[in-house]
Amino acid sequence: MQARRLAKRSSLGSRRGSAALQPPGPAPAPAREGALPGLPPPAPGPGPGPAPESWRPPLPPPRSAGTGPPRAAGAAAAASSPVLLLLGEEDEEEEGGSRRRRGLGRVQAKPRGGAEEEDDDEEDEDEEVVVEVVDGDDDDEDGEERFVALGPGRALPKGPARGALKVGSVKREMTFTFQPEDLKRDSSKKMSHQHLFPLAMEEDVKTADTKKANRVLDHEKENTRSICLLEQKRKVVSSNIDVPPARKSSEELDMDKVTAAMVLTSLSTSPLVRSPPVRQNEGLSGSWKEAGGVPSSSSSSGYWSWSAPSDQSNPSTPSPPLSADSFKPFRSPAPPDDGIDEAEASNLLFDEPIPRKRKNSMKVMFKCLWKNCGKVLSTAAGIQKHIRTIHLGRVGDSDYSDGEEDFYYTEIKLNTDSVADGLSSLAPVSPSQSLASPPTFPTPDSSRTEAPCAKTETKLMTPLSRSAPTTLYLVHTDHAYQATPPVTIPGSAKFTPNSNSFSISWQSPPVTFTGIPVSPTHSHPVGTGEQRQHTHTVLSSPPRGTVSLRKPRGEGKKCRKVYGMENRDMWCTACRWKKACQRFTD
DNA sequence: AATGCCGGGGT
DNA sequence: ACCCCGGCATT
Repeated sequence: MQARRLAKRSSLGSRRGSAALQPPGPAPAPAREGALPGLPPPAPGPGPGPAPESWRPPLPPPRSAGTGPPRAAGAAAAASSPVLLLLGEEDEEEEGGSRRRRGLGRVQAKPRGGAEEEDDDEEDEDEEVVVEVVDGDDDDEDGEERFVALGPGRALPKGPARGALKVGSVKREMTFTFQPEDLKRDSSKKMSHQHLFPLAMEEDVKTADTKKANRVLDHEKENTRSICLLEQKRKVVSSNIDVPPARKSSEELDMDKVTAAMVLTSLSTSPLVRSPPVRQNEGLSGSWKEAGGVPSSSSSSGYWSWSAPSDQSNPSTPSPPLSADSFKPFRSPAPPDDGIDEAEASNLLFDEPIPRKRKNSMKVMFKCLWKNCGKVLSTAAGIQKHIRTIHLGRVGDSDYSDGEEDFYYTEIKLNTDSVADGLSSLAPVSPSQSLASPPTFPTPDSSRTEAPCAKTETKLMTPLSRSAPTTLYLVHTDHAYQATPPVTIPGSAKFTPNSNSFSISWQSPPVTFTGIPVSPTHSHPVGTGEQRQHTHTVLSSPPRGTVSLRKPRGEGKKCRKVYGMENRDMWCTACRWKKACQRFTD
């Protein structure tokens, strides 16, 4: 084919000048290289290493692409919850991740074969990674330090605090610094509540909601404060591997494993990989803030504090009064259990980039609000499962969920600057990055009730999810016009003002005719705004004549410019075909 | 005029 | 699906 084209072209010699000299024979490739002494060799073929390597380590952008919230309360969790456990390695992140994800679908399925990975073993021991969050102000330092100490070697290189959650399998009591008085206080508080709940329940189902609301309000301040403290001081006072075997159904076990796996996956995958999508998120960071506040909603009552494990397993405790009906409206968008799982799964599958949100240094955890149960899990699914099985006593039909669980847990955000900081030092910060960072402390409005929160999120979600980078890289590679190997663009770096865009720069824009608001990313300062607006338009009114929406001619260099007519061979296919350039998109 | 790209046509 | 090109819009 090459030959053919060449031949053809050579026949046009007059027009193309030198080309005519090329014998229509084979081996155009070598010839082409020779032709471009000045230009960087367009690494032919799907380049050996470069592809994977180039985009991976490059930008562990610290920044926060706060996509987090975008995902509904539930799903966001999985993706964002950075948290715990870290895998020793990231190698198989891709594969392992997908595997696990798949696993998610069939939670019931038997836990994977014995020696799959290292973390399996660990999970066996600490199936449930629990973090007890205590509302203590003064002890943070101490607590934190210990915390770190816990995760021997396995702790995240940076972000010791949060990362270290992976604490060994050891079961830990809250040996932290907080004073005994605190404990007493807490426990007494708890006791009172304990009595309070049943009573309330008996009172009247109808007033139940109101009651709950009130309670929520009552503790909101307190809770908010706590959260703030948590965020600002990064206070995870203690971690606790809580493994009361008795109360664990095998299902739950599996679930937790899966959950953990998911978290791990997202954790290990997120930071390094594919920066392009991240940036996209950043572009949306504006909305992030809004959404960001959401998850930390704290309808919780201040039942932080540790709890006697034995308590948790007591299904007999009446659930806080709430008729399923009352809140169903809120969660309309998501079908109960499966829905959430799906969401999570899809989140991982398609919104891969999102996990990177954690870079914004906020970690989302899910805290069980059940009285006396301060359980904190890293994923919504996990917490739901927990609530469902432990508190709602729905062991048998664990798959079924009327969404009630949603009301019994809340999201809390933990600040993970430490991680971010570490990362930030690694990569130069671009303006867009800095933009993303502010949302980091949306503290003030961080307290909301779940319901509104859910609504908000759905609203936000839709557009976001639509614009989600989802298929980005896929598109990139799949695109019909994109014939040239990714590597080609060493040149692109040359063209980008910002050195930190590396070869990636051209990659992200896969831009996609789909009308995705891509690439604030690029360093190509030009045109981006323009383009984005354009795309937005598309979003707002997808069904359109399409005619007038001609792509606003890219500003960047195109193959033609870069390589010149003489080297048309080096053009991207699209360019050759007079289509929108796929290589130097802007 | 040069470019970038869409729409459409040929194979 | 791949390839090419007329022709329009933009620079």
